[in-house]
Amino acid sequence: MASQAAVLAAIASPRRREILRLVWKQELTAGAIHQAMPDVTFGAVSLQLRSLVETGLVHTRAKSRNRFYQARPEALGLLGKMLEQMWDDKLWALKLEAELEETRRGPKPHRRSRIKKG
Amino acid sequence: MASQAAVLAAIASPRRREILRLVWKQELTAGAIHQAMPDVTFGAVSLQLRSLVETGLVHTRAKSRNRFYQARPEALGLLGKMLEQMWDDKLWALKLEAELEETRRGPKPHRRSRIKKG
DNA sequence: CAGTTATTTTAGTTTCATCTAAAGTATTGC
DNA sequence: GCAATACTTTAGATGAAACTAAAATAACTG
Repeated sequence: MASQAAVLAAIASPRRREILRLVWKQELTAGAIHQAMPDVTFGAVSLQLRSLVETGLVHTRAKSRNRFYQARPEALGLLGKMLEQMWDDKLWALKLEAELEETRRGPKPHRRSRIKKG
Repeated sequence: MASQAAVLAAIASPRRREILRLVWKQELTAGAIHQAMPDVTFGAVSLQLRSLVETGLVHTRAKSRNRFYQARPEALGLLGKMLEQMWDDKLWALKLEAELEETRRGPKPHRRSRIKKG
């Protein structure tokens, strides 16, 4: 098993989180995973899969020409719960929307002065 | 509050984790934090502090010429618990040692063949 | 106000992760 | 064995994050 630090680094990447989400509840082939992320090449997906496997977050199994991948939620423990929330917590989605809305709505208050006094 | 993704990114960095550890239980000035990390410049530390404040993981307070920083563990929730473990779990320290030892001990087994069959 | 201390900010550089394109490997079907 | 499919690996390009050195700011001190 890879270090905790490596696990943190792994799930810090949005791309890898996306892959984890895809294979969280089901086994998918590398090809299927790639089809779900058409903005990158197959090679890129393959590299991310490799890194996920190396950190122990994903399991791989070869079957004929295909390679099947599936997440190992038990390797993530509490972090897994956190990711699940990130994925399907409607509340969170709403919060994010509000946040974006806020940043869209006009320029940030001008950052002129420092904190005034001690 | 910053997004979950931002929090993950923040704690994925060893440097920022180190800072968090330092200010986890006590308030420290920027200078004190820098002294504890002599391998980087003051400027570098200041930048990381800024990013930690912006993600909401650290609180800052000005007092005369100094700026005091302290972690906001409540902003991390479960992740905070995880970091605490990472810092003071003896078992974990041992695991890490073993890991390092292993990588020190000679070249990795040559990566020649693929997985044999499906 | 000039000088010192504490810290931040800027501008430029280095380092590192990720990506692409292309070549390589394994398995199947004719 | 040859072509096709499914995937991985390599080598090089690109961009973002982190760092450095130096300049800027702010608060206190005499």
